Amino acid sequence: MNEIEKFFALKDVRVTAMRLLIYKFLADKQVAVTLSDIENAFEKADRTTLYRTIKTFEDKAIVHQIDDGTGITKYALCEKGCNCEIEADLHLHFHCNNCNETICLTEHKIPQIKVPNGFVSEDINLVVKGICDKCSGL
Amino acid sequence: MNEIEKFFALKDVRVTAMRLLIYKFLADKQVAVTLSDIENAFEKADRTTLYRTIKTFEDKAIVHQIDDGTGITKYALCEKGCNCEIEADLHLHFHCNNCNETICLTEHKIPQIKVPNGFVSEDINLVVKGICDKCSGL
DNA sequence: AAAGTGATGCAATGGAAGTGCATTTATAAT
DNA sequence: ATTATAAATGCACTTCCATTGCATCACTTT
Repeated sequence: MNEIEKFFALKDVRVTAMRLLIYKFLADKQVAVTLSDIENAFEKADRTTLYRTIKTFEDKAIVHQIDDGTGITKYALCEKGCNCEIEADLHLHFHCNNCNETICLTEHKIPQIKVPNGFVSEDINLVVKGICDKCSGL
Repeated sequence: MNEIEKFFALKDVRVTAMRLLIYKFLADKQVAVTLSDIENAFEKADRTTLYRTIKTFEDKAIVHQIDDGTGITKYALCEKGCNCEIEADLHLHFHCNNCNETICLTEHKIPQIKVPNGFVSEDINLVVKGICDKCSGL
């Protein structure tokens, strides 16, 4: 039983070949991916399986969903320091307008946001768009 | 030539009956609306016309697009104090998980966000989700 | 009035999300 | 080990929203 399998057990997720492959795929990527990205990487697998696998991962807090404003949902592994459930721990995401990639800036926490009286804040989504380090050449 | 027509002229947008109606519809609403909302309000009009009208408004900085994470694009009039082009002037949006409405909090500016070296910030999208004042009963 | 440009309507397409059902595979019980 | 049970997978659809091409209509300009 390797590391990933132990992790799955811990997260109460059954180990299957497909799930291991998808997990490894996500782990290799440094950026958030769309369902289509995964689909292209595993041509043999059915889209529904990939879809449901990601949903399972989401339910079990293995990946988190990112809405970067492109209209297409992206996913990324929850890493050390990413505790998705806790609001104070939400990190921000950066979307590059050039290469179209979305990156989790795990170290960058979202600042305290004040909302008007009567409003109750439960969740915050912050996406910064611009040019990423690879594209800016800085 | 009334106020709205003058405004259209200023924005370099031709005045048509449909555009006036859509503008008035948006002005009446205090919340961001989807294309379908507009469609339902104007059953007689074609969806494409509404779609293109909104696109025109967007191009001419009459409305701005909001991505509140519901997966459906919403639109709201750019009001006084909403200068969409200028980053420092970006306001935040509040999405109510109860009534599903999205509101522009025009007075609430987005705080300065620091990004890592090499990253260039061009645009920021900040959506706070929770319960709005009408639903919270506070 | 004629010509030209923009606005509108109709039809159709494409992409992504989501669901129902049958089948296979894995886990648990005997 | 064999059977019973439950979950995972694959296939076929469906739905919803966004978007485009093309023909037509309206308006502006000369």
